[in-house]
Amino acid sequence: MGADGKVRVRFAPSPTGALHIGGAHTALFNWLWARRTGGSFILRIEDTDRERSTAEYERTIMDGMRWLGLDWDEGPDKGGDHGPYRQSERMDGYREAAMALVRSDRAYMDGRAVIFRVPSGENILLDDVIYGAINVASEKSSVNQDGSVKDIVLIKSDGMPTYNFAVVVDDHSMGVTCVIRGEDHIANTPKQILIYRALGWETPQFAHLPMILGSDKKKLSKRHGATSVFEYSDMGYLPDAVFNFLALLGWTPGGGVEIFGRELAARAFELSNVTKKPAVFDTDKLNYVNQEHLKAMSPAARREAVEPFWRDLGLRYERHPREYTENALTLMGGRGRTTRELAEYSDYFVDFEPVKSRYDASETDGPHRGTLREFFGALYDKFGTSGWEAAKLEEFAREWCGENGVSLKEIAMPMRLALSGRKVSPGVFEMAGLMGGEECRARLSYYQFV
RNA sequence: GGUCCCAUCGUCCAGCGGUCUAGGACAUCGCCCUUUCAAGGCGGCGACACGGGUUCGAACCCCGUUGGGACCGCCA
Repeated sequence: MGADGKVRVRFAPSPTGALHIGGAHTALFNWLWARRTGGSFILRIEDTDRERSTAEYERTIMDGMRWLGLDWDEGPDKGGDHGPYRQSERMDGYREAAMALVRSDRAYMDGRAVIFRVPSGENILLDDVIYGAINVASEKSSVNQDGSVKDIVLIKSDGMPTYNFAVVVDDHSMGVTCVIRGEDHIANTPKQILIYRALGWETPQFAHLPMILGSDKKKLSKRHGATSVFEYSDMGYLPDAVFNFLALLGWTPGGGVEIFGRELAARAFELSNVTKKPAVFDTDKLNYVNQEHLKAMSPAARREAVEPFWRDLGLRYERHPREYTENALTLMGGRGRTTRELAEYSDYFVDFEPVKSRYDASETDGPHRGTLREFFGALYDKFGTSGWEAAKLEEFAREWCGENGVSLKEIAMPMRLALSGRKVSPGVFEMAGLMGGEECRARLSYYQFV
């Protein structure tokens, strides 16, 4: 606990790449714990690698976090009582701590570098919130490939602190109470604990999160496709769905609940309930979660999510009243698992052009077209072009088919194709009702059905 | 090679010594619904890695084996 007893956690990415799935997962669990406990979530930028760190990546990471709805309480952009929040701006602290260690002979100078003496014969206990007790002999905490003890570099020759040193100094001075990070850091922790001890500082709690693996069970990387969370956005995944799916990797709110939002997660989250087993990133499940969120959205929110994809497809959705496109998407029901799919599958509601390029009505040449013309003729005789209602259209179609010995399917499928250019769509009378008699006539006459 | 971690259906989780002939979700297969496809409903297939202990009793505790993984940079 911090000075005031409040939990303080942090997400500390290095701005050497975009926010990827693994980082997002770590950030998410930190966020959950902070929100659950009413504590603070700190964003700290670990830019001590001057070669690879860029301001652009720093922005991208923050944008990624915002996209996921992970807001932070302290950070480089908004300040806080423990700033600055970029390691490159905290050099004095590292220098000071390093010199203290040199004075107490726990470290020594090597040129411009400062090196920590790794002690022997000490037991290091890492009492991890998730993994439990892990014991490591101090002389095994930092070794060369041949197993010999290797002293730990604190300050590099370029004057910058190393990761293992900077984390300790910052987590301590920022009052971090619990370090939540990926399991790949377990091996670093004993070294850090040694540094805490030498500095006479109390260690924070540690909670290591299971890794996220690709379908080949290897640590997730660019090889597995998407590297940035924005690629998921581009593919048509909703931020709420990615949040939900990521939260499910290593945790459940319990009670069999799998589809949930940030509020519920923040209320139910329990750090000690997080799984130890690495989790495979399963796209099928992500698709399902996304579909569920898509179904649960309000018509207006769904429309807004789909519009950019319609725009990408060159479809001029602005021509229609919002109510029309919203109703169209409502008719789409559970069709489409990503926003992108939903936009593609519903293109014909927006424009007739894609229909023309997909369907040529050649299979209705011959006697069947005569039947269709008779039906649509009767339909327009009865309804004209206004006041089209799905239920009435369907009732008429069923009656007409019964009287003329034609199966409904023989009418419905060509009609579906003429209106949508697809064999798959919502109910054809619902579509016709929404599009209206005028638009339907244009499409039907194009195929000479009317 | 060394250190450390992990081990329940293909995948994600539940199970935290008896209520487990192991539960849910995704995926998959079948049926129902039906103007198509989704959605929805119903059902099938499908796992405690193996071997020793401890215990009246083990998926749950201990040990070993096997199999995965992470780490061993003046990267973070």
